[in-house]
Amino acid sequence: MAALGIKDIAALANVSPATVSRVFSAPEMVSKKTLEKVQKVIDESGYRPNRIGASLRTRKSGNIVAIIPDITNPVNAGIIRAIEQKAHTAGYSVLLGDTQGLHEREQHYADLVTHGQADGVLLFCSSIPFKTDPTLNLAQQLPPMVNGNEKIDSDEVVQVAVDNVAAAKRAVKHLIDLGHKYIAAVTGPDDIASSNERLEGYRSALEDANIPLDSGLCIQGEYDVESGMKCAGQLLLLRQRPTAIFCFSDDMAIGVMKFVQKQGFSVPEDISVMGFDDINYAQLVSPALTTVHQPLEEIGGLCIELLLKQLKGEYVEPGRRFLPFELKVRGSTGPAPT
Amino acid sequence: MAALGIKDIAALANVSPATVSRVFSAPEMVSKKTLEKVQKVIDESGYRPNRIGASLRTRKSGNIVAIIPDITNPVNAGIIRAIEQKAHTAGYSVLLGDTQGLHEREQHYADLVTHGQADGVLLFCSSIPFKTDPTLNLAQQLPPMVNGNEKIDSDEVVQVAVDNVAAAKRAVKHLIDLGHKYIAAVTGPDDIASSNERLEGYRSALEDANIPLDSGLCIQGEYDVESGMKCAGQLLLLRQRPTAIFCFSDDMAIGVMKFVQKQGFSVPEDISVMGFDDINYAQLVSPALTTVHQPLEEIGGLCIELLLKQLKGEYVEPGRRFLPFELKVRGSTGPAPT
DNA sequence: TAGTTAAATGAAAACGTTTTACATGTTAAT
DNA sequence: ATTAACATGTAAAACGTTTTCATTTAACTA
Repeated sequence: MAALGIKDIAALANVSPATVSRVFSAPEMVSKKTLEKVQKVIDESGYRPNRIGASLRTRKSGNIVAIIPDITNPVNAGIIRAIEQKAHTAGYSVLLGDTQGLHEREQHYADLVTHGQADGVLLFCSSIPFKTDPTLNLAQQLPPMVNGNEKIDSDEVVQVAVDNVAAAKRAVKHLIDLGHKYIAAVTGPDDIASSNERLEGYRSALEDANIPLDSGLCIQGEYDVESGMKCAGQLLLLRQRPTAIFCFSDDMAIGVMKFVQKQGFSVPEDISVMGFDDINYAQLVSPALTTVHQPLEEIGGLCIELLLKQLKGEYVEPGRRFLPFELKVRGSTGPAPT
Repeated sequence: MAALGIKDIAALANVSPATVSRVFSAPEMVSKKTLEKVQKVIDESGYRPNRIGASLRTRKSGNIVAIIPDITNPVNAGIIRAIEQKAHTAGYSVLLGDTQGLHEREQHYADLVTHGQADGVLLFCSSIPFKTDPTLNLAQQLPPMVNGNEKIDSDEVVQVAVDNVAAAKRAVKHLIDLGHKYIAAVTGPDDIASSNERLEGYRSALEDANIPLDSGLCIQGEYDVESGMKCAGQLLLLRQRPTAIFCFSDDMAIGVMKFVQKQGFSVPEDISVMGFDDINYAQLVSPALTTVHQPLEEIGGLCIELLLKQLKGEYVEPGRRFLPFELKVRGSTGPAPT
């Protein structure tokens, strides 16, 4: 069953390939009569137009590639789902580029667009995986692209995220308001921009409250549950133990909560724990996790929207766009022990 | 900066396009001298071969499409990650088809292969989204495909999953061994094969123990946390309340646990709760969830392996392949109250 | 050296569409 | 009846590769 092509259909229907093509892409410019005739042949033959052929001609693949560190992370999964839905209704398919944090992989997936396999990039990491000529205008060297959830150090790329410094600041303020003075931070890897921004917010909140910054209270984690546990272990060893721990991800927060509870402390009576992200499971652990809500659906949605706009050829103002976060106060934070 | 093609490179290097092509795909059959010459031109010009052009000629897109109900479900996310990794090292990119359980979407994504945009399908749902002629041999009408984690009613398709009936049976036996007699089941949607298989395992375990089947104890959920809560609500209303609840997903189990706890029951003293899947968070709720472990990595890995084999043209024996499950006994199950 | 074989290269067709430029047929206006 | 204008349709080029087959070049053999 050698798949038949547009020419075969044309022959069967006694029209030219051009007409068949128009039946799909511009039916209004073919007469009703021939339209029906061709349609009938198409239906009867089960003809499936080959999109590769079309892509070659139109120079559009109909794909976009989403580059994310780890699909297993609920934050990313939520964003990806939103993207996928909207891309689908816009007629695009999404290629999943799970990098596991490897730059080499970022490169690889970015290459999909330079190789014509994708028309645009959704980038959820903090560096531009394209070789660019620094003497030239950056924006002109980039394909349609939007950076989500992270920060790229350039005001020429369009970016959407939550205001991490404001959000972290708000979170820490919550702890300060509860009377905490020894507030630890469990950060993410230091090559991740969002983590550094959250750290800045943490510092800023302490500064506003005239609480001296104690670098011993800042521990670097890996954003996952295990590293949360590990960091909690380190924090509990401190001579002056923190009364509150602000974690830069819910997973880490859940990890520290588990660990401190296992050590016999109670949350929040002895130690308050705060997360960041508001993944589904944040409400389901005990006690429910106080955290900063990120609007995943909106983030993903805006990213893809802005990308689609670019793909349509519309101009999209570069720069950052902030989406609103929300402090979710639940059971894992409480007044500082006296 | 009109992207330059293989002909331009050929011209620049004073060779034919064929030679340039060979530099990439069969460097061993071009002499060292010309190889270097061409390579130099390629490097200097920053030439990126257009994969669409190549695809058209070779009739291979280099993509595979993974059709899943919901990427937000940790089970699916885990599987997809495994797939993505192996696909990547094999030179394939994966198109993500998140269907939200909609058949129409399954169709759409399956169409990607009939349209040449993907070379094979990984199908994580329980019906074949291709129109097939029932009078003809099924296997010959299907593209390279493997069905994962579900069950399709045909012995002509290659399938990989956990033995759901055995697994569910094992789970219920655990509860029976603890002395439970009133064991409820919170199932998934009844058009999902895996759920029906688990139900069968549940029945079989009861039968073996001579416990009469009480259909009032079987409630249909939606696999997610909310539906778990809802079902728990119904179960607690029963005149003869169950002492154990077996949920067909961890999410639902977490939901019922939350709910029964909120109603003042304690788990497992009053009611034992059992899940299925063993997602990460199963260990992190309180009490930790007893559940059936599914080897996500292995499932995804085997799926993609079998698909790659087919794509290489090798024959793959159709039929089901079972991967081992494992009962994880944790804190949410205990002896039946006396 | 001439003859033979093997290795390296090139010319051109093919993959399946879209689209431009043009041709034909039809209608409306004079 | 003649022409202009328009509606439909067509032929053919183009998109960027790969690959078959023929040809040239290089490398041996006798």
